[in-house]
Amino acid sequence: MIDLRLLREDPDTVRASQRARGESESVVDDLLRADEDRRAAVQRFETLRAEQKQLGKQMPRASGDEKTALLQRTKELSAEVKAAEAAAGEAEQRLRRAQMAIPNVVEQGAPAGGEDDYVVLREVGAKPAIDNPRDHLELGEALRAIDMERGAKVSGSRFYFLTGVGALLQLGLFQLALAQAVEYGFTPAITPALVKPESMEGTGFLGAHASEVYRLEADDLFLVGTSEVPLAAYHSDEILQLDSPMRYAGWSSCFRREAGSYGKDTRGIIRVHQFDKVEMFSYCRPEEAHAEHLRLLAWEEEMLAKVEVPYRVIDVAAGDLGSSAARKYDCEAWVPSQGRYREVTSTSNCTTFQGRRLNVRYRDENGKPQTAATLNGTLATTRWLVPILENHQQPDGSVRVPKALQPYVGGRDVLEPRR
RNA sequence: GGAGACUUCGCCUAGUCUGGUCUAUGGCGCCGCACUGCUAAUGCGGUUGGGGUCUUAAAGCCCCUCCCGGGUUCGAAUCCCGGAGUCUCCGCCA
Repeated sequence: MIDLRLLREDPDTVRASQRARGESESVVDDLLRADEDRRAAVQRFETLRAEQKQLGKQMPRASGDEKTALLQRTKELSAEVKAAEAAAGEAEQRLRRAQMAIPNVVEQGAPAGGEDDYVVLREVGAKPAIDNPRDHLELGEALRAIDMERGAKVSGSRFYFLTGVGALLQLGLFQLALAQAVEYGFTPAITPALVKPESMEGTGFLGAHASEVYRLEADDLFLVGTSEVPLAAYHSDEILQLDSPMRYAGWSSCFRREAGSYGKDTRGIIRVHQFDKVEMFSYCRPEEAHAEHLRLLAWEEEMLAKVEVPYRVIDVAAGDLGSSAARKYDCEAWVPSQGRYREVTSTSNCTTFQGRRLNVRYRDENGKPQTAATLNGTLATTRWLVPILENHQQPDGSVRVPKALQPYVGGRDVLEPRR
């Protein structure tokens, strides 16, 4: 939900943002009109209401003819007030709908254009020279770490079991992530995976992404696609003390329907219906958000360095941002079997967009409540096992374990295939 | 799953039976001022949030806000209906 004050004072900024995203500018004018309509309707109602209250006050003291006249006028007013109130309510709803239709205003400096118009900010680490690399599934099956076949037998396509060193590696990765987060002052959190519609709505996932989300109809609950959802809703309708950013590291399973991705990444655990993730989430003052965003990115890169995989950082183009984000940086790890980089982290600055929907506020220097900014970023996911296995593979099918993960696989520095 | 109790402006709380003077009481906390060698104590004042209007800004004025949504009424914190949440008890179950 964008800021109506910004819209009124500087509609051209919002129009420019829509252009950068490749989306309609006319919705901006729709919103401006809805805003004016609502204010007019509210004023009509308030004027009538004020008269009604005024006359109501005279009622107990009136008597005789005076009272009869008063009663007659207030009876008329009563109906008028009711109608005006209903009209104002409808105008309010139209405004809300128009406001929901506009995605967040893109941050200055974000590249314009669509999915392929990202800008590579840097490449870090040397790609390993591997002849005929095995892919993560071949390696994972040999290690008895990943079992897709039984995943499909039990739950269907895009499901899997992590077993043995696969399970240990994932748990180790997450503990490493959580330990790093705690070191930097994050509050670790294990979050609900099922949330109410308003939590889903507030984070902006029921708009364009609605078909991606699992819904439990019988209970009117949604399975979250990321712990960003419960963490953003965690402080909804609250006024926070935000002298410095409030940071949470959420650990949860994540569920995605992957509708419309038939045939894409069907092999292995790159694109699955259920995976686990440690997610950083930050509440801060809007003026602090840009700097916080860069800090989240730095923490993601620190984690990638710990697992010793080469990666690049891209500045995602405006058209590929998603409705809540004003700016987004992805880290993409090198995947030798594919000869390309694949997304392993994503950090978004949502500015006050989610905060406004979820009513998360803080008090400024004057003690006035203001809308808080929110940001999120990935610290580790199941998908990370892909570049970890592939980049550290050796010609015999064994896999070296990055030093930071060795304590979690019984101190081993190499994982050997089982026969 | 069944029964009951409760939900008031940060926290606690009065008010609901008997509708208007509720522009919501008091305490705690917090902020300011006074007193005080300092602290404490005391006294005085302030302190829900949202929206609109006016304004460079502030102040002012108006409307909404007593869990949420309907209804009754000239008028609802208060009466009626529906819903949500919390707690207690019973039943069932990991």
